[in-house]
Amino acid sequence: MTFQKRAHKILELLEEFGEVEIRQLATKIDVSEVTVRRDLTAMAASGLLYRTHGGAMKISEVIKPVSFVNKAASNIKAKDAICKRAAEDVIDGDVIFIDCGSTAFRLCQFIKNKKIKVITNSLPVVNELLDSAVTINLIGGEVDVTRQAVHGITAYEHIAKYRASKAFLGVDGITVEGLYAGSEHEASNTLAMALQSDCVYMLCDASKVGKTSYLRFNDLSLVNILVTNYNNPDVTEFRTKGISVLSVTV
Amino acid sequence: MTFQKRAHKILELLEEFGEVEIRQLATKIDVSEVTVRRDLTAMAASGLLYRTHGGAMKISEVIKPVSFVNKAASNIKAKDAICKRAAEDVIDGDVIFIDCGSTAFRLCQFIKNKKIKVITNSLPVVNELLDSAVTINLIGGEVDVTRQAVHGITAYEHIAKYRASKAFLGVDGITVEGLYAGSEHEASNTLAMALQSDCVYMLCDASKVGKTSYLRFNDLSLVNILVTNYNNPDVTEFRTKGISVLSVTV
DNA sequence: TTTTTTATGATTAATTTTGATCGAATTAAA
DNA sequence: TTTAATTCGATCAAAATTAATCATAAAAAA
Repeated sequence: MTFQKRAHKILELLEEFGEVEIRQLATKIDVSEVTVRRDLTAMAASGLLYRTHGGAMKISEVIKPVSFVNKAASNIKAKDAICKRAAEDVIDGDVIFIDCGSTAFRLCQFIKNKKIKVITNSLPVVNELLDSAVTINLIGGEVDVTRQAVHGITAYEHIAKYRASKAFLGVDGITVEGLYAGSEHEASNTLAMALQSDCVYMLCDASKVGKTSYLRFNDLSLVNILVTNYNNPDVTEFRTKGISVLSVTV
Repeated sequence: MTFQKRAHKILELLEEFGEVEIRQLATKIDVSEVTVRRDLTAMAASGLLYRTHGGAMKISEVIKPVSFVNKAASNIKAKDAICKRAAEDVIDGDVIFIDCGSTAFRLCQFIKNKKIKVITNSLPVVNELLDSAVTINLIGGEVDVTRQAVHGITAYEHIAKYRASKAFLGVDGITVEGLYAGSEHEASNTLAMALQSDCVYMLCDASKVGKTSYLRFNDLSLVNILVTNYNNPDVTEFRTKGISVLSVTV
């Protein structure tokens, strides 16, 4: 029995059962377990199967970590912690802006039962708050399909008509030098909301703090309160710039 | 039972129940709780699930896919026939208003692949057209939760800023005497859209024609074209009033 | 034929996996 | 708030699996 014949047999069994054990294979093919192990190692190297402890699996049966991983998902805990803390400051009667973006979105779950007005340009936020106690004001304008949010001049003018007590915003990067966005549109919305709010909360998980991005759209003075899980000595730099920093632990 | 198999099983259970407890998993997979805990930790690190105290939760997608639903229950066949006929008049380059309401909603499926701009205050319409060829302009303002649409003064002003070649509207009732709506808000939106359009299409299934309702908000002159499955001799009355009537059969 | 290479099997040490235990941390309850 | 009950993370030990080493047998090359 040559290697090629064994490989063929193994692939057949794999196709049939989805997985195989070394013990079984050794008996079935009538070779030693050592040989089977060697075969599997070679086949795995060629990408014909996925090697597991004690056997092998069909490639398609395996959870491919890379394709499954939602990069942002790993930060969900941080984002939730940040938003939970931020939500504590929201009181009945507030009128608040909620930015689009994955961080600010997670604020929704914590404010669902408050008697407040929410002004937002984010469709997911609207969807999430539809069956809640809050009153929703949706900012109008052109819909950015990829971002699932409304942008553009009309949106900007719409925002300018309202006044809120608090704004919960996100950015792509924040340093002591200023605020960074990934696009003009994002920046324009975030800026407009900030300008129309008494108190600006910036929600940034650790991956955003100290990072720069495509466009520096404003200096740090726009921000009143930074909520973050970034627990590094240099948050004091933000404090010296007059920003209140709310540190949360994940 | 290898880690891969357990992971597979855990993800399945997670998909089904949304959350799982370590105790349950240990029993179900027949391994110790320690092992389950280790599995969950590993999977959480890869972003496959959201670790909680005592178990795990399904990771909610970063941005929950927007899913506004339109419970267009009655007369779907008639409404589809009407909208199919109306959609024939929509050509590339058009800018069109689409009203909220179950009838106008069904126009979406027929215009998805046209290169047009759609201005609407209906959340289900936006949702339906998100992954299509059309450019969407969402009218801003206060969100009417029950109607899943945007209403109010801001919405009215927003509409007034745009000009469209065609408007596809619905009403609660239409007679030779005029147009009837179920509420002030509906009427205000429908009227605003009509005033900003070169050609006004009224989409009415047979149950609406010849019926009156709560509020008569305008006379018939607002309408250019009536699309309906109402096949009754007295549609001629509409024609004598200067309305083109497009009759469809179901 | 002889030598060299390759494939296989046996043996053993290293690694991985699993389960148990215990103090620390977290959550729930009083 | 304090207290009690879980749950967690770390460490350790046992079992299983693997990788490495070596010896033998078969195949290929000289």
